Amino acid sequence: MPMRHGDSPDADEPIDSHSDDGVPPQMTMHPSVGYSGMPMHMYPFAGGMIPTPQQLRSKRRQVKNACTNCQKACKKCDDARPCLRCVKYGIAEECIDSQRRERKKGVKRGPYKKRDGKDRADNSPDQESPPAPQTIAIPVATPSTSPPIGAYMTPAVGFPPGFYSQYPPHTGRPGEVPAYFPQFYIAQVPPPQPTADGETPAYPPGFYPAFVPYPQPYPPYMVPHQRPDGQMAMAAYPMYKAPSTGNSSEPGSSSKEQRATARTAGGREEEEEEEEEETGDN
DNA sequence: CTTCTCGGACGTTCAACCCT
DNA sequence: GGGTTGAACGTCCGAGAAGT
Repeated sequence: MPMRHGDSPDADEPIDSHSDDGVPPQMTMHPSVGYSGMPMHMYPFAGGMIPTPQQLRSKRRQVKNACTNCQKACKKCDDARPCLRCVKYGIAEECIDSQRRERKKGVKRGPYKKRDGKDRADNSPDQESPPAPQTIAIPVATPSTSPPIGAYMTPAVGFPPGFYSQYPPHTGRPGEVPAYFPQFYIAQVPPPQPTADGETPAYPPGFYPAFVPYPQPYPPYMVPHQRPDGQMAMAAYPMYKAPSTGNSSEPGSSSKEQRATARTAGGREEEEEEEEEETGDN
């Protein structure tokens, strides 16, 4: 069935997803950290790692199961329930996993193309295989205190100006190469330094005080954010407004959100019924 | 200018097929 | 039995249309 394109609310900015069923989080940005405007799977590249145009387009990552709203809108979902998008539109209560239909069985397949298995062994795999993510082999032992470098970790070769500036540069000791880990999980943020007048603690330039390592007891789209004045504010995802506590308005009470809710509330049920019918005859 | 719609590219899954 | 292949199915990017 070609997926019906739907009537869900929209207007999205890119959002991250921590999908992946136990797969170590790849180099995706946590939404609690400022979004750079790049797709979730793209990062600035460290110096010396300027990618070829081909490498620039890294793999798109998908959630395993989009919610029904995102699915109908053909928009990016995430693994959280409610997902960011539903939260944003105030339809969190309608954020449910879509049902995957069962795959057809007994589909006959033509003869396989000859897999030149042995021939392929002759070809230098470097030429055949797609360019691997550029990973620089570092001839320096990883410090024993560091987490093991997994396949998803790419050692960096120095930071170009403006990139990764919120993370401590390597110490510069002779022979030391900064190990690079998924930045949002293991970046070490130095403690705030008291200023000269001893008052407001100041973070080093570029450091963001809201860093919270996983796991954290907040929905993935919020992190506690300590403001310079010492108060805790919710560093919310840009479009998401935390429900105002004072007013009676619930999340999703904005006119736009209400519109969205109303729109999705109607029409969708009948669509779902249709879908169920379709799945039924498999 | 913002928001919505949706075509289609791209990613994921998994049964059929192939190889050892 | 285990690895490989490739089609089915799913996600969601991004351009253009529609709305405000």
